[in-house]
Amino acid sequence: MNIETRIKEVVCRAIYELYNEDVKLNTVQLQITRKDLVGDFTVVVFPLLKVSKKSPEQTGTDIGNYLKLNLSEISDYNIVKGFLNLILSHQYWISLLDDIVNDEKFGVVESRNDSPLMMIEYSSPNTNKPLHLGHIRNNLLGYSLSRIAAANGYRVVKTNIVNDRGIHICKSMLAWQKWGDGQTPESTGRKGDHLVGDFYVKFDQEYKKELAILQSSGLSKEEAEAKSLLMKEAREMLVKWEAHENQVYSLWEMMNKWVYAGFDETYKKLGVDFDKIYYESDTYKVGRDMVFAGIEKKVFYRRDDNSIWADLTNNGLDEKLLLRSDGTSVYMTQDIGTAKLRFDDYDIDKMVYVVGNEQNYHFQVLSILLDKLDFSWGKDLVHFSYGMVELPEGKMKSREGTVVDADDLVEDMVNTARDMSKELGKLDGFSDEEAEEIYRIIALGALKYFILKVDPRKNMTFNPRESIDFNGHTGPFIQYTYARIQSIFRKANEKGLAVSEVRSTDMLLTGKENNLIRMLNNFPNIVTDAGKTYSPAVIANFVFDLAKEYNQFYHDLPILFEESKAIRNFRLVLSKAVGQVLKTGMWLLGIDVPPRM
RNA sequence: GGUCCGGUAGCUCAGUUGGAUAGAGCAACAGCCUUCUAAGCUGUGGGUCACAGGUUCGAAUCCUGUCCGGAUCACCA
Repeated sequence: MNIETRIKEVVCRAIYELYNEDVKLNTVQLQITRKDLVGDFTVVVFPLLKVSKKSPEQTGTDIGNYLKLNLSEISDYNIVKGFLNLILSHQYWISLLDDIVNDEKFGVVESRNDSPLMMIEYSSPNTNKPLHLGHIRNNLLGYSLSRIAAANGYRVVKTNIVNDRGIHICKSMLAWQKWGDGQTPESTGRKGDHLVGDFYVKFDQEYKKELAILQSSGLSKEEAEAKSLLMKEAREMLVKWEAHENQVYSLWEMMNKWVYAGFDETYKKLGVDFDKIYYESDTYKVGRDMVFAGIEKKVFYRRDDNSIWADLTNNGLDEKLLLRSDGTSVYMTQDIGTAKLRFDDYDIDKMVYVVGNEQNYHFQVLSILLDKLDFSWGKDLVHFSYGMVELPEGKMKSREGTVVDADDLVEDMVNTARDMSKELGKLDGFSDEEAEEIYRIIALGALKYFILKVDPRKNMTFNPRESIDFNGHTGPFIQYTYARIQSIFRKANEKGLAVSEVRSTDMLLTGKENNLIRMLNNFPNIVTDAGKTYSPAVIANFVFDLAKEYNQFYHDLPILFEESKAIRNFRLVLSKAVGQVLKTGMWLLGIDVPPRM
C-alpha cells in the first residue's frame, strides 16, 4: 500500500477516535505540499471542520499530533492557514530509493494473459497523398497512448485502417494514366506516396482548368461541376474498380504499393508501428453486410429510393445514411465493417479511435450504431479526439501549399540537430554513423516532445518559420539531462566507483534531494493518471519537471566529488533512479534517450 | 441557427475529483564554465485567468448569461 493511502487511513482513524465520526477514505483531501512551504503531504482540514466542530488550527493540531504518534514515517507537521502540512522522515524517503532503483520497470504495471485488451486505432491515412503534420500528431499520440496503456496493465493491439478506396484514389490514378508518362518511383527517384500525391494535385489543377473553361462559356459553378468530363471519368473509374475491372484494378494495386512503401518509410522514420493493419477495400463489403443484417434486426430501415438509414432521433440525433440509393457504401458503412472484422479477430475489451475532433459527431453516431448492432464495446468506445495543428495564419490548406509535409519536417529537424551539435562540438570523436544516430534521436525528441507536451484536446499552433526549439521546455532538454547522468556513471566507472545500495538511515537530505525522491515516488501516480485521462501530456510535463529539478541538484551539489562516501553513493543512486525514470517516461512518449549528446 | 470544444504573461503552453501568494519555457535584460556535459544554472521585469453575475470557508477550476475563435450538422471522407 502506498504512503498516501496509509496517511488517509490514519487520518480517518484519528477522526474516529478524536471526534467519534466515521468518514470515508476519499473524503480526506491529501495533496502534495506546495513547493514553497515546508512539508511533503498536506491534509486540507476545512472539509473536516463540520465533524470536529473546532477551528481549522485546532483540528489540524489534533490530527497532526495523532499522525505523528501513530505513523512512524511522519516526523513532524505544521499548520498554515488551515492546511496541515506533514513532514515525512528522511529515513523513510531514503528507504524508498533502493526500491525504485532496483525496479527497472518502476511505474509500469505489466499486463498478464488475462489482462483486458485495448485496441488502439491511429494513423488512418488516405492513400492519395503523403503524410503531413496533422498525421504526425495523430501518429505520435496513438503510439504514445499505446505505450501508456501497456504501462497500465493492458494488452494492447495497435491498429491502422488504411483508406485505400474511393473517388480520391481514382483521381490520382486517372491523372497518372493521362499525364503520368509511365513514371514510377524508380524512374523518377520520387518517394512513392509523394509521386502519387503529385498526381492527385495534378488532377485538381486540371479539374480547376476545366471548370474555368466551362464557366467562361456561361455555366454556373454547379453546372460546370456536373458537366466536368474529368470528374465523370474518375467516377467511372470507381465503378470499374468496384467491378474489379482488370486494368483499373491492377493500376490501383500498383499505385497503392508505391504509397505503402512511402508510408512505411515515414512510419519507420517516426518510429511508430502497428500490430494489425486493416484496409477499407477489405472492410467496406463487410460493412454492407452488417447494414443488411441491421435491417433484419429492424434497427435500420430502407427508404423508397432503396437507400438505408438509421433513425437516431430517439438518441437526440438525426437520421443517418448508411448505404446510398445506388448501393455503394459511405464512410460509416466502412467503419462498421472494420469494427466487425476487428471484433472477429480480437477479444476486444476497449476500443480507442485516435481521430481528429472534426469527427466528433461521426463517432458519437458510430458508438450508437455499434451498440445497436450488439458490439459489447460499442457503447463505451473511446473517441480519442485531438485538436488540429494550425499555422499562425490558421488551418493548413493543401490548395494553398501551406501543408507541412511529414518527411520534410523530420529531415529539417535532423539537419538542425546536426548543425547545432556540430556547433557545440558535442560529438567530436564519434564516427559518422554514431553521430547521425544521435542527431536523429535528438531531432525526433524535439519534434515529438513539442507535439506531445500539449494537451491533446486543444488545437496547437506550429510556426514553420521558427524552428522547433532545442532549449528550455523541450525534448532535448530532457535527453540532455539523461545523457549527463550517463556521463556521471561513465566517470564513476573510470574511477572504479561501484554503486551500492543506500541503506543508510541517519543521513539528512538536502531540499533538492528530498524533492527528487518525492517526485520519483509520484511517478506511478502520473502513469496511472495519464492512462485514465489518455494524456501523454501528463507524462511529458512530469519528465520536464523531474529533469529541471535534477539539473538544479546537479548544479548545486557535488556527486563524484562529494567526500563523504555514504553521501556520494546516495547521490549516485539517486541519479541512477532519476535517469531510469526519465528513460521510462520518455519511452512512454515514444522518445528515445541518447547515451551522450 | 442547433450541438460540441476552446479563450491563462508579448509568444508557445502547464495548472483535472474546487484549496494556500496562478506556474514553466521562449523572447528581453543582468550574472555563472581552472570540479561531475553551459542543449545547463541563478536573478529581474512581465497577469483584469475573455467579460458579467451566481454557488461557498475558498473559484482559473463548478453553474448561468454575454463576447471571441474553432469544429460539426452531406447519398464527402
